[in-house]
Amino acid sequence: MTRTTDGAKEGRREIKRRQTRERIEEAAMSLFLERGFDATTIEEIAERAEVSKRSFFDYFPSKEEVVFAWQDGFADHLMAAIASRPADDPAVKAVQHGLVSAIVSAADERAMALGELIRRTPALKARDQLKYAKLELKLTEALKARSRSDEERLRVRLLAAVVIGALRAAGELWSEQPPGTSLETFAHQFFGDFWKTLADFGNEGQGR
Amino acid sequence: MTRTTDGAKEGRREIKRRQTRERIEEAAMSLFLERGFDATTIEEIAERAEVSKRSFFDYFPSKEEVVFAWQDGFADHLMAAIASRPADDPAVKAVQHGLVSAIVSAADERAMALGELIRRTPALKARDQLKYAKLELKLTEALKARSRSDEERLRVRLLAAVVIGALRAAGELWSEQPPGTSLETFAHQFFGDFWKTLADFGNEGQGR
DNA sequence: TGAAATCTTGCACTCGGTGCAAATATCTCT
DNA sequence: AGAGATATTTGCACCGAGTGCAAGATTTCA
Repeated sequence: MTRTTDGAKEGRREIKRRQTRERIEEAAMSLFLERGFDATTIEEIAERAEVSKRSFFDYFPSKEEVVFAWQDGFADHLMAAIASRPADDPAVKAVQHGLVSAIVSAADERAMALGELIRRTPALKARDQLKYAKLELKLTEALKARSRSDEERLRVRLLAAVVIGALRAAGELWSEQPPGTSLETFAHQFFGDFWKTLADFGNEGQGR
Repeated sequence: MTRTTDGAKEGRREIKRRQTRERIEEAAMSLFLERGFDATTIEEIAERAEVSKRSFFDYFPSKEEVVFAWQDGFADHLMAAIASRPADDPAVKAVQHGLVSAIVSAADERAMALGELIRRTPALKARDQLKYAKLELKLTEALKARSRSDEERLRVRLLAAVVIGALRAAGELWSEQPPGTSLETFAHQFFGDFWKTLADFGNEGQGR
């Protein structure tokens, strides 16, 4: 077993495989952004990435998955950030912290362009919503791991649902924001309003 | 222009068209439930509905749309129910009323089977999530129409997001419920818990 | 080096979906 | 009723996504 300088056991095979995957991703993304998702065929992607059409499917199960593959990182980051909070921190705060952290670290040039692409491609919109559902599921898991009492299950489930709902709304709001706004400022301000509004809803919904 | 007894101007054309549409829907649903969504081809649907494959696409833009077509009714019902509430009713209460009303009227045998089908068909899950997004959009509209002040926009947007989040969570909860439970009871109880929990979240998120 | 494991490719095929033009049914008007 | 306009249905040829398979190329490791 050959070893690379940094000690990782990465043979020629996994190197080439990783590079090929990156080439495909790069090719696909640039084509999608150039001429749109629907107007790009897999054969064009394969050609630009210098692989066969058949090999494309060795790396990605579908055209859509290329767009969403990178987003696994967001969920992982979120989970880690939540897990890193002290156990006696209220769940609500832990979620807020985790989300802001994950959002800030994920929001770059490419992500914005991606968002635009998704927003204007119906086929991707559906898949995008599924992403939120998966995120909600993972968030629920992460929160369950923190909660001591077992009866908190429902609360935790609801917190995840509500917060992911807020995330979607925030995403829309953000995309309507004048450019130049600081994402971090926006996020903090949003959460400030959010909890306040939530308390109002809760009170109105109960007795009044 | 021929007129039918009830005065509606429905000629042979629209009658046949409506019947054909129903036949296709019926054929598709029964096949989906029999052998699953993926294992059913459009040609099989067309055959059972006694139309050509090409005609199928004259009635539905895609295989998936057959499954989700009927659900437009839910959104319409919800909108109507909300609009029918007195204008000085708090938005929160109007939404609760509208949702319970729409849910109760939509939940029948067929809807349950549909839910099951969607739950076990990945391709449909994504599309299902999109349905919630659309619902959220419509709900936002309906609420905007009620709100006087213009600054309530954000609140309204958030209420829609949060409530639809809750709806998804409630749906999951309901499908885990022991059979025989009354849907109406469940819904009311759920909302009771929900507003209370929301208030807690709001308070925890703010001060502390 | 040579055999085993893995990766890539081409090929043939299925299915969802669209465009088009010919055939068929319905409507309207006299 | 019947001619002609209008709408519907169908067949056909076609495209692109995605899969299974088997042959060929590459890498690994003994």
